[in-house]
Amino acid sequence: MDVPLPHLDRPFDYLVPEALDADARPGVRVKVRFAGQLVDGWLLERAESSEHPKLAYLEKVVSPVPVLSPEVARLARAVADRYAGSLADVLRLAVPPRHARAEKAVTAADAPPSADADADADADADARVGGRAEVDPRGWRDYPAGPALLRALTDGKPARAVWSALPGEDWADRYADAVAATVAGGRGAVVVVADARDLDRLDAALTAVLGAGRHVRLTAADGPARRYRAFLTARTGEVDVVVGTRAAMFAPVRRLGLVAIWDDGDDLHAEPRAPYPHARDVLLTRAQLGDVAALVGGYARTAEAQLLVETGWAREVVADRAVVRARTPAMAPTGDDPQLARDPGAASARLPSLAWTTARDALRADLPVLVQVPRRGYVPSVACADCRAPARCPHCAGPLALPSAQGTPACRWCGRVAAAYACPECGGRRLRASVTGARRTAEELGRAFPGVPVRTSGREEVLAGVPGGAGLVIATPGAEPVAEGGYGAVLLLDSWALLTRADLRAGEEALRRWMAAAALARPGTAGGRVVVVADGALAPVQALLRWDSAWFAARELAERRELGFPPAVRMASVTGVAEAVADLLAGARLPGDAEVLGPVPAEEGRERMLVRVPRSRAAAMAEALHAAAGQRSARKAADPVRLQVDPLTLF
DNA sequence: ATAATAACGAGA
DNA sequence: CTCGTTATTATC
Repeated sequence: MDVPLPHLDRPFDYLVPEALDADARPGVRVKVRFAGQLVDGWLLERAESSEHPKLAYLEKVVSPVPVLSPEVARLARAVADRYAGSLADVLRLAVPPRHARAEKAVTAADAPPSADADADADADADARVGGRAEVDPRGWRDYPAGPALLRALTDGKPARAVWSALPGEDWADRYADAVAATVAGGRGAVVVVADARDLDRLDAALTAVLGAGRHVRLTAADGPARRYRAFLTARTGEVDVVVGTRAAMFAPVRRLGLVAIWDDGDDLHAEPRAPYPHARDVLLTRAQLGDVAALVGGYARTAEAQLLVETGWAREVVADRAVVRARTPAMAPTGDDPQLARDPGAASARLPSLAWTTARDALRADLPVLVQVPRRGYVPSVACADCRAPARCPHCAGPLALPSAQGTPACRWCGRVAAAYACPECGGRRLRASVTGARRTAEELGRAFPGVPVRTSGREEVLAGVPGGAGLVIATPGAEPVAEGGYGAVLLLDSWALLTRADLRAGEEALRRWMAAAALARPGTAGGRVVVVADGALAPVQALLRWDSAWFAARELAERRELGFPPAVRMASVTGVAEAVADLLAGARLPGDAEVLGPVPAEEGRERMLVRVPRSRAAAMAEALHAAAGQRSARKAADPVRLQVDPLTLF
């Protein structure tokens, strides 16, 4: 039933009229009369009989195409359960809106979809056992576990890997290899990347490896018609490799053998519509449900990926230290002027001298220079004025913030006022607010090197690549173009703004962005250098210098265990007007060991409460919250409440 | 939204 | 106790 009300989140039985019998197959969209009105729905399954005494008839089959595959239906239910959401909400994300013209074009070209398409697929898979061509592992040879991973993919084994890419790695080529290995074993694949630029790169790599027409790209950015067309191409089994942005995470693929995600730390992987599923979790759920291999890769490793490794759910695929050292550009923090490094507002007119000389040398050697400048619009926070450690609530470890310039700091989670704050790191008692990041640095840089061409790549215009000669490239994180032959120098500026964001993931995010930029530099042996304008003693900086994000992720995960943050625990946020939030929580039969934190103010008159449980209680918490939301919607409670499980930002 | 159903209270 | 009215709840 395509209604978002949580208390109606269950199947309903209908009679199938004779005239619709042929079209009424599982997976088709239907219209039914429900509570007096016509509503959209999904035909989940056909049955001989029903418990229900008086059934109504199916009103209409919207289209005979069974767009919802059994595998995706099962997945959608699991995702709804995990995120305390409704099946209808997930299906809205999983199946793109119907586009009649696109449907006509695809089904006219094809044979009409057979009722047993999904059964056929299984038969096919059996027929292919034996006679598998081995795929050349190419660049995967740089990772000791790489060739075995590809072999497992070809053999149809549900291998699960967390991959840490080497600097300079052509990740798109490696993903294409993994897909090719899967295809060689007669299985299909779904690969999700964060944005259009990554997708273009992967698309090209796949075309090179598989040839044209073996895969399809699925992304909302291509428009409703192309998106639906691509979806149908996959659903009919015409192709069995789908690559795309998070819109593709639910793509129906016949004989699915591999799910993969690149750069799972990018926040674009988090779906902004209810129930707010994360592409990594959807894909991993899919792997879990279907005996499907999973590949989670990036230059940097997330705490979530680290958890997969530490629990033994996945194996890590990493290069030996010697290979890492040989591939890594020469890296240095600039400690030569700590005042400049710490205070970008004051430093915007000049560069720390090491950064300047490094850029100059690269330009003299006729090599391009990349300068990474953070985007504006971070959340201001409070840190110790002496040692710059972010200030956390002594009670619940939430972030402290200053309500006004002269006010007393208060916790943004539990609301407690931290009147006598003392820094746990250095004992300092003074606090300072973070300063704004300086975008002007970019423009002023151009003036520092007259006569050198300057290109910018950012939100407005993202460059895919730049030529190899001397030139300055100013880019915001995520928009760094690839340079032909690699950059001679990469400067990572304004790290202070990145590291002091009021965010649980500040350190992880800073490292992720630095590594993505540093990965574009030439190896140190070929003259590549990276300068990070930050204190070399900080953990994320250390991790960058050693190119060891596994170490940092392990540390990060340990810290989150200690503080009780995801992914070490599961959290849910409940947001709405105060009475509504209280009402929902009062009605929720939460597990006994659930902690309820808050309330803290949220946007415009609403407040937010957090519920925290051990991971073993995650399902019970989601169920309880969903049921409580159901009770509220059943009695038509007026004020809406937003439920989010493991929200990306906790404050 | 709307219809069934349970709950309630007044009048016989 | 019944009938009529009003909250409650399920909606195939």
